[in-house]
Amino acid sequence: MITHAMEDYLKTVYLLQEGQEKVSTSAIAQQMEVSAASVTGMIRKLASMGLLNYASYQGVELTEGGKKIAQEIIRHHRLLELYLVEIMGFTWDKVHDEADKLEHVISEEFEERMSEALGNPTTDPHGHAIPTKDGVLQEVAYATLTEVDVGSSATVQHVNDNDPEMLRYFDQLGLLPGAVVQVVAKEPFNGPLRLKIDQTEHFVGREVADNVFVSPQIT
Amino acid sequence: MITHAMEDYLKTVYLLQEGQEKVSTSAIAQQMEVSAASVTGMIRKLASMGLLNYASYQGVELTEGGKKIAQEIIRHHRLLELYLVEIMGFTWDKVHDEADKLEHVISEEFEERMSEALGNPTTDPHGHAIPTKDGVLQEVAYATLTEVDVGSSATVQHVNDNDPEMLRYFDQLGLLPGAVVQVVAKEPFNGPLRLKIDQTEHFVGREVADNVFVSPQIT
DNA sequence: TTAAGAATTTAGGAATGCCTAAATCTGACT
DNA sequence: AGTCAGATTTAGGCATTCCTAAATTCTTAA
Repeated sequence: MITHAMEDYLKTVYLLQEGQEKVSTSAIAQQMEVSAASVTGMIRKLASMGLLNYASYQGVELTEGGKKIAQEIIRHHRLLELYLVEIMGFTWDKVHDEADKLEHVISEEFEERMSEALGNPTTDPHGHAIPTKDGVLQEVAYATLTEVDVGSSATVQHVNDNDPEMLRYFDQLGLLPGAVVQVVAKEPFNGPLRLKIDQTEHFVGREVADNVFVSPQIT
Repeated sequence: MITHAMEDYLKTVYLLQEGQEKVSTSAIAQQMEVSAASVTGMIRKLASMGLLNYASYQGVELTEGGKKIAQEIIRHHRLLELYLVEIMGFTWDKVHDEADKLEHVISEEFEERMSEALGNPTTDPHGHAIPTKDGVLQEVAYATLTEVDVGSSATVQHVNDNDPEMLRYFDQLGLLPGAVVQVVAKEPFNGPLRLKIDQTEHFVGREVADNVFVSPQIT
């Protein structure tokens, strides 16, 4: 039987695994705000269920079965976020926490009806791809805004959705998926970035810029 | 901290308490499909939290605090049922189970947005009153269809929503909240009732009729 | 190459919420 | 009052999921 906690672990491993091969115990612990010891315990259980491969001290990798469950949960999460914004009128800073609770609880039918109501969408309000019902999710590893060269422009692809306050700030700046940003300057010593968004200039700290993922703007 | 299990107990006690003063351990156990021993354990915890009054062997009664929580959960449940039917297009036989899971998980904001989207409704798809946000729920104790005198007509007020199959049968018969039914005859030895619903006659077993609650039709 | 320091695992424990089996209480009938 | 059935509670256990503290393993840099 798969519990909510197990689903959360699988989801976290899946999202951390993007790009990398193996995921460490401590990375999971940090992400989930749980002790490393708890992670070890849960990982051994998931491994014994065949949902991930695991060798002591060498990190973790989802099996096909584990991936499938993780994708299902992520699909729930992202459809929920979009549904809450588009159909129920939530502001986008509030939907992450609500979706985190609901994602474990909704039925397949609920999932399908949401998807239909939204016209089978492919991205959530923060720009993340929504996995298809059975299919795979190929998330591209975009650069962060911090990594963009001074003088270049870039298109926002997605933003991290964990911090409601930061999301409200993004909204205020117009730093939304699809927006075009020019990096005018980067102040030294991890100083702020000078950005031009929609004709207006803003000074934005690195911590914020690290949470914005972009693709190079074709000029 | 109030857990989902506690919420379920409070809800059950509240619904069983209707009409009666005290609710017995075994009634709760039967309703929740849990052992009586488990009920005792949980009840003692809830009593120690001040959510219900309880004296050994003498049954249970919700305090004001306990009632408030129960009403909140019931409001969630019934709003969810209606939302699932009216806005998401679920059939009414499927909404009970879905609502049972979601009711513990949705936020206040979710509750409010559902209520608004539905125009602040007062009854759910099965005819049960929806408690108001802070206010009280005064559920009337209606008679069952079995108790209606032969020859009389009655209006369906609500139906029990626990059994999806029975709900599909109600639907097929047209035995929906608001429908007018005439009891043409009752066969002896707990035999079927002969009903006239919307011009058509049907023979319906007692078990079914016991789950339909009606008010006398004013002729 | 070895020893500090970081990462990880093991050990032991707590809370929740369920169970079965055994003990106890209540109420009704003689 | 005594007894018996049924209801209820107590006792002892199990699974889940988390924790802290201690032990172990790995990595890296002198």
